[in-house]
Amino acid sequence: MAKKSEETRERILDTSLALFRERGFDATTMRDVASEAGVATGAAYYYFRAKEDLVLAFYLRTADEARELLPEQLAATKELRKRILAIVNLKYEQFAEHRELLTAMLKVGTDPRHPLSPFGKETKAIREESIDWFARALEGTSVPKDIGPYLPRLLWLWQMALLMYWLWDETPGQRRTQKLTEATLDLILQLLKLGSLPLMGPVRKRVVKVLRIAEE
Amino acid sequence: MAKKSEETRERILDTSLALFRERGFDATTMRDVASEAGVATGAAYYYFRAKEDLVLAFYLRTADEARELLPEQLAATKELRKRILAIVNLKYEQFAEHRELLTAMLKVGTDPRHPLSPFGKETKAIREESIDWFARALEGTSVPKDIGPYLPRLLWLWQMALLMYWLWDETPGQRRTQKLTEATLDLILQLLKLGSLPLMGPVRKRVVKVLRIAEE
DNA sequence: CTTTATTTTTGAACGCATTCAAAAACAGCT
DNA sequence: AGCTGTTTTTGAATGCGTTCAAAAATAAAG
Repeated sequence: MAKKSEETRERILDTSLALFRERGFDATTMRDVASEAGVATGAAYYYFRAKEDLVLAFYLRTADEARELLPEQLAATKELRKRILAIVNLKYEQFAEHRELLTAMLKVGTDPRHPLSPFGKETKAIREESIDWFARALEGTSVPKDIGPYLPRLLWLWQMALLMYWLWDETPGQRRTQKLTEATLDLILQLLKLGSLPLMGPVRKRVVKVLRIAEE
Repeated sequence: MAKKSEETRERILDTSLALFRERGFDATTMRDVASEAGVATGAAYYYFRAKEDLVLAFYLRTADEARELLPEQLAATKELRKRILAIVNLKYEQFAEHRELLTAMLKVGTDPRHPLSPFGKETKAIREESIDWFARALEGTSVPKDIGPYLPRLLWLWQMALLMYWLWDETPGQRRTQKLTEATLDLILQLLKLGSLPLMGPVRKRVVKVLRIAEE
């Protein structure tokens, strides 16, 4: 196991992440990465199709970490609010040292043609996994049946929006994002409760209509 | 008036937009633009700080056009739904021939450091103007007092999200986005109506709390 | 009309992501 | 060991956005 090839790949990735953290994503050149990793420039491109591929690799690593940490956290409480916050907060922590990488990701993310977009085909597996964490957080919670199936994906979208806000947030420790996260979450939870009231029937209908249309 | 300098600037911009439309934004090089406009490469950079500056210039032109067209459209009806649709649909039309430019804009838009971000400082004037169209559309409509002041900005945000969706939408004529636009708008309008009910007090409180936090 | 300052234009040069053809290392097979 | 195909590595070359120092055109002042 652990072929030499695989080791080289890891070395390049590790080196790049270290440099990104130290000097920033834009300020780090692929030449830097390669030479610091002790290979020729071309080698970096043998293992990673492009500079942004390194970002994707980083993103995949955060997913690994989530797979390790989240099950425990979700098991620790049945309270939906806490569970969801655990998921979102983990993302914040993971990106805290790599804000610029998130920029790069979102940049790519807006481009429908770019293979590495978090909304694109190539990242489908990891996206579905991320969405699935919200599904697990919801386990045991009763939600209106008609919107239930859409809820995990909606929460994922909500998380993306928050990440974008987080990126712009210059308050120390991104306090403001923290507040916004909790406030919007409280709102969501309240709406879920209210959504079960009979009065809300017509609203739910409209919501479901929107969701049907947007469904991929 | 109409100094030669200004003419050159216009010529470069026109040329670039023509090329962008024909060959696409990425496929068009600054050298292409310059030579097609009959100037040296450097000249393009004398008038536009960067390739994306051309996109900003295009965006400013759409704002000019809006200033010409929208007053009439808004005056034509008092119906809020129609007014808002007029604003949003105009944007779709304006970008229809330049989908890739929108990509470039949104790309830049996610980067807090980039001067040309539609959320950034440099574009504040035009952003506020865009927001103001929604404010005008709302004139004469009664909305809950506490969220009223936030509503134009919220609608602008809603429009940005729709534009992003529009960008990804491959259905002919972006039909799906059209449907989504109307369905979400109907939902918004219904929520506004319901929001005035006393029962909704607590919800409105929460919404306002969110808005206060997010306020720039 | 000179002289001097300012704006505009030029095209070569720079830095960086990315590509590519060729070499080197490796693996499997006889 | 020798042969053949595959994987990995190399570093020079390519293309493009952008910068820059110097020239040219223009405007202002005397």
